[in-house]
Amino acid sequence: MDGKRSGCEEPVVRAHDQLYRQASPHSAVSSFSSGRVKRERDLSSEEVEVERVSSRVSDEDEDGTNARKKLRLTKEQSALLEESFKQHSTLNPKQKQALARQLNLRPRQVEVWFQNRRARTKLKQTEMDCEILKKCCESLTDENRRLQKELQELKSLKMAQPFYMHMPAATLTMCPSCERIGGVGEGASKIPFSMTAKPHFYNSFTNPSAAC
DNA sequence: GTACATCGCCAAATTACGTCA
DNA sequence: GGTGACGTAATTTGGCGATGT
Repeated sequence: MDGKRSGCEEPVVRAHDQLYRQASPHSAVSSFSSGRVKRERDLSSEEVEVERVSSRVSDEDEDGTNARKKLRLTKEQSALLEESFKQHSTLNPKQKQALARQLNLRPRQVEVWFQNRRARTKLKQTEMDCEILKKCCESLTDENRRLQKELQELKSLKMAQPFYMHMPAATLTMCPSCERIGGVGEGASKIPFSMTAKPHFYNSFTNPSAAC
């Protein structure tokens, strides 16, 4: 906690005096920023009425204390909100009003639900993207390891068989299946693997298994 | 045309409550 | 029953475009 606000200290607002809730001691500075004031001012009389009649959102405890209570949406409410979210992830004022009336919630609650829902969706997407990137990274690491090994083999081959030095590099190629150098030996008597056709590059993102 | 104020909405960060293991 | 982790409702803050003056 940062001391800005605490559930015990901040009086829970009631529908009709929400207009002035920002005057709470812990948000006095920000409370008069244009954003917050206008936020409350924009409640139409109809909205305020909806808030008044909402049975699920009583801000006052049975014993009369003003502790902030957190609403738990019912399954039906959540389902309807989810359904609505599938159709459109943002709401225009009319949709918000209608949904709020239908769910017996305050329009503000519907709005908040959609905001949080969008945030959750984004978070989930980010996590998925992260996973994909991780896999790509692993794939590239493997590919890099393989290429390093291949390079090492080529180097040692070069040392062992100076004959290679007399061949233009472009005439050397690698068998895609066995990963061995072509261009010499019995199978390559006339036409070595055609390196000139095209370089041997594979995209490990789109086809990781294609890397020979 | 432009500078300014206000509004309305949103994203991001954070807080805090309810639930469950 | 107490506790920590987790999910999520609610709040705060700040940015931005639209609109009116």
